[in-house]
Amino acid sequence: MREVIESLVSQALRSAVEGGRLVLPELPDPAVERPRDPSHGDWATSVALRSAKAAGMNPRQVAQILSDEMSSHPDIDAVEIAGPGFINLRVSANALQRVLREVHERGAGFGRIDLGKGARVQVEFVSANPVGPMHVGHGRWAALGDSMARVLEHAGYSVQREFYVNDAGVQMDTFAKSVAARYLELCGREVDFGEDWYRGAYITDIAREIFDAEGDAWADVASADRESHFKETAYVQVLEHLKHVLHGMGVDFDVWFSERTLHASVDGSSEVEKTIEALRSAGHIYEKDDATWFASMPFGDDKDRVLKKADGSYTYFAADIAYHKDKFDRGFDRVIDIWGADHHGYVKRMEAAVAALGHPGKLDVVIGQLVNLFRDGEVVRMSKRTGEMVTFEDLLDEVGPDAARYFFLRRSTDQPLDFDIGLAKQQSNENPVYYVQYAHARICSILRKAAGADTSDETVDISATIASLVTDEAPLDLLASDPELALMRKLAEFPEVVEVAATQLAPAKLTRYAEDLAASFHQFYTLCRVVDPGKPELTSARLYAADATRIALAGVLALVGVGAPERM
RNA sequence: GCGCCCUUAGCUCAGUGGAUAGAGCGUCCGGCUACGAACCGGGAGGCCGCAGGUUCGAAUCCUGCAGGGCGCACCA
Repeated sequence: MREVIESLVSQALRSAVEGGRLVLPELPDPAVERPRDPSHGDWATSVALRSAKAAGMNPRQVAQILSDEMSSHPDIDAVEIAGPGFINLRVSANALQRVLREVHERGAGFGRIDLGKGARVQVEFVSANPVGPMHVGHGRWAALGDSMARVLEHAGYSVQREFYVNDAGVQMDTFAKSVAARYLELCGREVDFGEDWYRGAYITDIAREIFDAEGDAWADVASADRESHFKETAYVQVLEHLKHVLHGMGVDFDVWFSERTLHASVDGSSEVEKTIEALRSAGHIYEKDDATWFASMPFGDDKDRVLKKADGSYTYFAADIAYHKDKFDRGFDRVIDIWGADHHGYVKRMEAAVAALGHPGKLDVVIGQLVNLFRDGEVVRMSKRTGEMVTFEDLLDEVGPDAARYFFLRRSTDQPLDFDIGLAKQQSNENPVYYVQYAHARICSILRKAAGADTSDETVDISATIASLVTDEAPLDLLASDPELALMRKLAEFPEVVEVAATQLAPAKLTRYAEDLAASFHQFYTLCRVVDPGKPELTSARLYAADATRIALAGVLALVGVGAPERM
């Protein structure tokens, strides 16, 4: 619809200029927008205001000329000049009714657009260290990344979800030492527990599993052997656990990428080394103070960065550059990283590295702010030192995946989120996830009612009956009252919401739209009796509209990653 | 000290140059002998942190200031 309006405005501009009624150095952008106030119509353009100065007239005069030039269009009922010089356009009821047909025709594909034109995009998210449970922030980034992937797919991109496993480095060693120490305790040995080791109860749980399975066989071997064995068994356990928890909220990754593969030697050198050599031959590497440096400042970083330390080992950043090189080597047109807010200081150097690798502008780093946990208004205190914390798994168990995912997406990404466990569990009008799901269940109930089914009997399959009731033969021109038009207008917005959410990488737009659509339906329901035995034609048309709303609600909830229940 | 993010109704937040700044919650009033009241309608409630600037027009862009959060390693 936007295209129709834009071309209408553009044509009016062109014909006014060509006819000499408007003198402009160049044709301005049609600048079509949806007015905030519905009484201003469906679409508006401020082009008259923008070009008044260049035309040497006052804005309302320009608007008058343009509206005179606007040819009549079957989808436009009215063209009005308002305020300081806006041109407001009203879409015809007929055009809105056609949206209902489109929804039924496209089904779950309603709102699918071709913004991405099949471009390959990778979304990397969560990437929690495999040395312990995920915290609540990881849960938010999981919801965010997965939903972003879903939206991008709906917008015509080919999307891959990836989890970067930091399975190399000192934290893994610390992890192994911690588990080994707890294991030795279980074997009855005295141990010195390191100051900076992991103290969470889960460490002991993992040690106990090993102890139960293998007894004290590892108690008297060299500590290096013990730790290396424990590192492998324990980290695989944690990784499986992460997969399990994420799967439980509907998040499944296509690729689990191991950091170790970047350090492994292939044909005499590792990916990390090859990456540094690639940067070196491009002139971005120098040696200083026995270390190897990446000249990142020319690419906008605050200072140059060390890749290979004086002791011969590589920095985390070096591996991360090799990782991003690998991503682009795999042929992605675009790479999106979702990082926690505590890593935002890292963005500039990563962007610099990607540019130096020859892929400027192809990396988008989305910074996900943290989550503050509340329970019925009280802050939930957590301490990493004592290992006392509410993990993401705890949260999922308590509030369920639907409420968790929905709440995580209700705030914009760059905004810290206050998550109230009590509220998320509450099945009341304060809980927006139920508001939306209720609208869906309500529609299903209406359809069951219309089918004349015994609504208490859940075993009877009435989908065939419903299908016969919801028919393209329905006289949609009967749908012309305000709540009916408002509902159809809201349905028509769905493809635009997908476009904005995909363009801005902002899945939070989806929950807002879902609530708006649910509200439009509830208003329609309150004012328009759907099933009315005395008015079979009107009933038929309204069932068609209700079912279209059901399809769209299920569609937007699917992008959020939340279920659309038929009963609740 | 430097960098990034944030500051909008009592609370939690939408609003990335347009018209009288919106929503939910809370509060007050009203609506079920009709399809799900987990719903709907209405009222009250705002120097959009402060001060300048840019322009036809600024919550939105620029500069400065104040307040809050997070970062500033040859750590990961």
